[in-house]
Order: sequence, then C-alpha cells, then structure tokens
Amino acid sequence: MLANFYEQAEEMIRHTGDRVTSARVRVLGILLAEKQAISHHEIEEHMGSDHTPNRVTLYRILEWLNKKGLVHKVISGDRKWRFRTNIYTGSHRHAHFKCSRCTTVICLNDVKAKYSWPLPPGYQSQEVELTVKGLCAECA
Amino acid sequence: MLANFYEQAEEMIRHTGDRVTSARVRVLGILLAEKQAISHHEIEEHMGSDHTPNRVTLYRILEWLNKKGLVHKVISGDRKWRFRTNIYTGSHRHAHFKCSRCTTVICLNDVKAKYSWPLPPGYQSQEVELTVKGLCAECA
DNA sequence: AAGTAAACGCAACTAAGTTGCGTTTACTTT
DNA sequence: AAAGTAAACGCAACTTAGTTGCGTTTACTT
Repeated sequence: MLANFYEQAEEMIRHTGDRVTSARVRVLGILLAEKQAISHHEIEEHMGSDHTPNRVTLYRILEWLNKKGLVHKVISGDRKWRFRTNIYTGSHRHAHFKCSRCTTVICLNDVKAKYSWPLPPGYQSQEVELTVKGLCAECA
Repeated sequence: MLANFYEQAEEMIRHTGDRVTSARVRVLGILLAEKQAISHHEIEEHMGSDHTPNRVTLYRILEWLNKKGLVHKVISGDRKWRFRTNIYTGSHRHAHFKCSRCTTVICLNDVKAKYSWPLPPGYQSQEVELTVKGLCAECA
C-alpha cells in the first residue's frame, strides 16, 4: 500500500528536475498516504525511528516540497506548521478545521468555492490560511 | 488623545469585575488606540521602555484580556499571535490581510458576513482564524 | 570511475511562549 | 485610615518550533 505512495512520490520528485533523495521520497510518500495536514513531529513519528532524517533536514525537505508546489503549509493556533500534499486540492485556497478537544485537523475542501474576498482596492491575494476551530463530531 | 483610550480601557477593565492594574489599563489602551492587530513585541514598543511590564506579565495580561472577551487573538504565518480589541468588530469571526512585503496586517471586516462554512455534520464552529496573504495596495 | 554541487547531519542559536515561586499591590474588612 | 489577603506581578529557568553555519556525504554528471 505505502509502496505505491513511495513510487508516486519518487515520480513527482523526479519530475521537478531536482535530486531524488530517499528522505524526500519517504517524506512525500508519507504525506501522500496521509489525508490530513500533519506536523513536522507527526511526520517523524511515521518514519521508523531508525531512519528518521535529521530534524533540520526534515524542515528543509518540507520547505523544498512547498517551494516546488508539491505541498502546502498551514498554520494553526498551536503555532505549528502542518503540511499537506497539493495533489487532491490543486489550490492553496482551502480551509482547515481543528477540534479544540482532540486537536485533530481536517481539511474543509468545500470552502474552496467561497473565496471571493472583498479585498480593498489595489490589494492582491496570494494565499489564504484559514482555521476554523471548534468541536468535531466525536467531541461535540 | 491617548488619554481617552486609557480612560476607556480603565472603564472596560473595571466592568469585568477583576482588578484594575496600571499594566492592564496601559496594554488595553494601546490596543484601543491601535486599529490593527499587533504583536506582543509591538505592544512593548508602544510602551515607554521605562515602564514596560515584564514579558511574562504582558503575556498574562493579553491572555486575560482575551478570556474576558475584550480582545481576540489572531495567528498568522510568522507564528506570532497578534491582538486586537473586539470593540469595533463584536465578533471573533473576521479575517485579516497580511502583506507579504511590508508585513502590515489589516482587518477585513466585510468578510464577516460570509461565514456560512459547510462543516461536516455534527461539527461545531467556535472560532475562525483566517489570514489572507498577498500584496497590499502600496506594495503591489 | 572521478568530479561536483546539492543534500545532509551536527551543533549551536533564536524567538515565542510557559511554569514555578517568591514579592508586590489593588481591593476588602474592620 | 490600617491591616489582611488573594490576585497580579517580576524574575529566572525552561520548552518548543524553527533557523544558521559549516564540514561531510551522496545523487547525478562526464
């Protein structure tokens, strides 16, 4: 199962023209398998503690994936960046829901259609970071 | 000018029933005078370096103001909390715009009306944190 | 197979925010 | 007005996310 994601990840990374390293493949593979936006720390947990890349390397890989458009970053109330592949969304413009009790984060893809913000004249929107906080179905 | 804000701040704080301390009055006064959401650090700069309260105290005051509903917190991409009085908005549900070049933050009050998020069944929304990032009129 | 620049790992650092605890102070009681 | 008290405060030490510099390794090129 996961192997498929690794293959896909390798393909995507090769396609960027930059180097295909095992760490990049594994990180992107994990993010492809995961449907949620997950944190740096959660990614580390998904890799066997044996061959987890160095913390700094992981940050650099995530930053690189973001720069290449394979992944996007979401900030939420706990001051942590979370990462999610762009493959299912195709756009940066969508929201996340974070349960204040169980802290699970889900993506609110439906919101995408609603982004017609009335920005002041002359303003240009590049990216939208949104977190709706509340209680999920299980915790409500 | 600022004196008016301090008076108003004192009135608001007294109204909570909790203690009226000079630090609370000054912090809230600054936030009332400021139209933007500003960071902890920016608040410190607004106070004379002479009588700035301790960093920890400032955090605690801001947390208290938030708990009392006089202020709300906004997170944005730089992982910093920013604070803004609720007096002009009356609701937590509004967005902020942050210019990626000059880093100025403004409030997008008009967005308020648009919050009819299609949350999954059973989910309850408590708070919305949204930052639209892009270029403001001067930097575009 | 050798060369090279891009990735990586390590150590040390920064910056935001938190915790514990002893001291001060706004308010209450007398 | 003076004394008592719990809430605020200040200090020091800590935590956690993320960054920087630099020497070493490795994916790709020739």
